[in-house]
Amino acid sequence: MNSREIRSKFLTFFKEKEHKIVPSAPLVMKDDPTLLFVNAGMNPFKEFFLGIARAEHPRVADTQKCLRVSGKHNDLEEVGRDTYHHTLFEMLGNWSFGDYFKAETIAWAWEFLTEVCGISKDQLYVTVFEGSEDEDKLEMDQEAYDHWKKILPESRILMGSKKDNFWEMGDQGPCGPCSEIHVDIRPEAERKANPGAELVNRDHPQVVEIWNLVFMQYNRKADGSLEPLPEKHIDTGMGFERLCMVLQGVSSSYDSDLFVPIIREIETISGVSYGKAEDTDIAIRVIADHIRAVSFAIADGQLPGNTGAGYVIRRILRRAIRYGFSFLGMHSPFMFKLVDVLTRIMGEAFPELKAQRQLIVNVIREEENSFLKTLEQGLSLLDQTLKGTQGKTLDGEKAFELYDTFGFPIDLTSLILRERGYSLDQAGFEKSMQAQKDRSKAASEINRDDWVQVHQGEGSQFLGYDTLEAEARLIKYRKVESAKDGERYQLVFDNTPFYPEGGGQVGDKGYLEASNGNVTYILDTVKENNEILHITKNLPKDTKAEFRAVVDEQQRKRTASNHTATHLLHQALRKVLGTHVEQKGSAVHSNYLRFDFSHFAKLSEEELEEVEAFVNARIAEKLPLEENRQVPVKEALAAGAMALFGEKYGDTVRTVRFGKSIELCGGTHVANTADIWHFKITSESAIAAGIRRIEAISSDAARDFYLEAGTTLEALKGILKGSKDPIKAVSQLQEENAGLRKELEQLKKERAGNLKEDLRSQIQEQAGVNFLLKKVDLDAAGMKDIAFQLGGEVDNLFLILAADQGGKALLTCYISKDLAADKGLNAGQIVRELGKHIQGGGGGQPFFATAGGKDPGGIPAALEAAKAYL
RNA sequence: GGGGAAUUAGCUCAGCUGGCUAGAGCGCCUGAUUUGCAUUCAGGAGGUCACCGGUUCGACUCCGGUAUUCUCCA
Repeated sequence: MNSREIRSKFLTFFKEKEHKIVPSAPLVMKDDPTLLFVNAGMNPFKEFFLGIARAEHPRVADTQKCLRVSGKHNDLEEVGRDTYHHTLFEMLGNWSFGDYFKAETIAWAWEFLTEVCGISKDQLYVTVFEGSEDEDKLEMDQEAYDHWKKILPESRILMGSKKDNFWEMGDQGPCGPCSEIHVDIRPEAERKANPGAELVNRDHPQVVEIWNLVFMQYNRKADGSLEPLPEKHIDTGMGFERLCMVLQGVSSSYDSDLFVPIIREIETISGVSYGKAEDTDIAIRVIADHIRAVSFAIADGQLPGNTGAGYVIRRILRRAIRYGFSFLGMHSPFMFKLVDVLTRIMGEAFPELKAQRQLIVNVIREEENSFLKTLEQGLSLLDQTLKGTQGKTLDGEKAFELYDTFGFPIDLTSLILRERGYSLDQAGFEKSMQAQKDRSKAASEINRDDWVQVHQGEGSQFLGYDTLEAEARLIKYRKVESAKDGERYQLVFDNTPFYPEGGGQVGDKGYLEASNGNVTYILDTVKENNEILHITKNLPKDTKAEFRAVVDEQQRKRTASNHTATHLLHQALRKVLGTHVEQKGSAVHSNYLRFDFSHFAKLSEEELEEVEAFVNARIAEKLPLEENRQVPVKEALAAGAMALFGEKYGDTVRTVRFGKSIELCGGTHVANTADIWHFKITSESAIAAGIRRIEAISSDAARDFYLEAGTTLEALKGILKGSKDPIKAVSQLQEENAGLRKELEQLKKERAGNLKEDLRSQIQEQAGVNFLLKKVDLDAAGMKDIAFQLGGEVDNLFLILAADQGGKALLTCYISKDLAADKGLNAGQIVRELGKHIQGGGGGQPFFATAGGKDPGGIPAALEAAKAYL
């Protein structure tokens, strides 16, 4: 069975059991600050399990793309070393939100594996939670055990510990026991000799867990205690890559049809065959795995970058390049060539790959180029460092510096060292690394106190589309502490007009007014798990009071204006440049907006003007806001709304329309485009291959921009004596200035030449020394110039020049090098001595030195004293 | 968010602990040579040493700030 069939059989199977089949949510979690990427099938449904939202359909099944780069079982550095770990994987899952429970889940899982997939029953083992003796005092999961007992012999039902068989999402929230299904795919002879039961959960590469069935039945409270959930849920996850491995009769997921075509392509490109040597095999697996992760991330809008999620993607890509570089001899970009074969394998199940193919290729190629450049630079730095190294061990700190500052991978460093007969001070490196980690940790440490419940009730009804003021009661609050901000409070209200940061738009600021008149300022508003958190510096004195929550109107107005302008900009770009333009990110602040989009070239002056004019024309049309807050995604798309990545199943969405611009958007907007007043692009730049960025301003900021420009122009005209064409006037001035400057330079040269001749004629000779002690009218640079010129023309020269420049005394001493050496003279020393007469000091080299002082009156004395050196 | 680093000629970079009147290679211009294929030689133009401020007799060099870029950690 090929992978495509397996995936579709799973979905069809659950469709027949009345499940709603939904598409995979995007890899990048837009609304969850606690997660960079979806790392488990249940992430997109978290709010249903937490009870914050209600699922539209109680039974759902899907395949969810997941990305794991860290965690107890999956360290990025380990992927590829073995034959079964992956960064990106698909999780097949079926879900029940308060609907069916253990009986159906167990029966269906068994039916699917044995009957649909045809896995032999005696290769399967299951585990059941054994209970716990700790403070939770949990009983064994007898219910699950009984269901399993009906379908397989008790000898194949194993007891699992709390660590393996009790699943928790975090410190708090829904949790429960789980049952895992393991499959033993060792050859029959081995299976007979050594029963698989003993190998379950022992990290054996061929006795593996393929399906985890989680029975959510408890809620872990803040104090650590457990209470039964009113509604029980099912959360299952089956590793798709492992399932393919099992059903295709191979012993590694890398040998399944999900990976083989990619590996073949790598062989073709590199000329290295898979299966020949351990080193190259690891490299090939790393590359095959990582190209998937990187491509999917880019398809979902996550570009490589140097912070957060973008940095994770960059690291994954660079790790693959590194392996290619070191073990397959790939010294020029190659990863981007794999995107085509990946799209062929998975493009059907994940159409975003097909849609974004060109962008993925461009971005990866560009990243490869820039990293190869970093490597080249690092190689020469390493060479240099080694030249300065005594002995045969490279200092750990130096290696860390190469890594930390110049991005040169440590494993490459140690590889090269080994080749050249050096060794690496690993301990020193680790120490520096730890210090760096500690620094970062200390800077970003956040302490969150427990939530304090104030009033009962549902939280976070958002009223901000309609009003900027509302009566609000505090539901709960907590204290958070960070090194950066110090103490802050997070407040959740029953109602709020405050818009939480999201969709690129910044959170609202404003204040709370208690009934007794006390005011508390709200510094920012954010969203977490669909709850709206208001951030304050202080807690209101009376938390139980009735509050009036008031949003800062001016800030909100400006932000709304920028947000609407962003939509119009998006529309304008598609109109002017073409429909390949897609939003890749946006930031809507109160004083400016930023919009990133896919486009292959720099925008010309004309295009920018056209875009600006288009937006301003929509503003002039006075288009009213037409919003619809409850539209099913499908309908919205059918109406032509621009779908961005980040939407997931189950949402009814809000559409925002101004004339022909329709977008899915949760942000706040102006009531009419006329409120924007004016739109002005301030910059256009590249941020990655195939991605451009436009920054712009609108409303008050645009007005200020023009006011300031006007003021500057008026001032300029004033200076230019009311010239009608200041541009011409200034360029004329510039030309004139350049001409004058040249002329002046010429004159200076002449004068210096004359002065030089004059001085030269005054040089006296005494005992073979040509000397001159003279006060001149030159600045320090001029004296230096003359001194060097004379020095070049006159042998055995001893020259001291003095000058009085604006009340400061300057001395310059030049002694021909031969003379200085013969007579043991030192200009630096002389000048220091003479400096005393002008109340100053100085120094320099033996043949040339300068001094400066406060007393020009001492110049004659200094010159007199200089005679002593002759 | 926190650290480290870089910014010098059109390009790639050197310039050690402050003082050698800012250099190299490539490219460009001029001339000669050659015109058997990345020729050779001679000469030349081109730099507010990112920007602002400070220390100093003197700053490309030291200190502080700003901007941009790179990089690591979270």
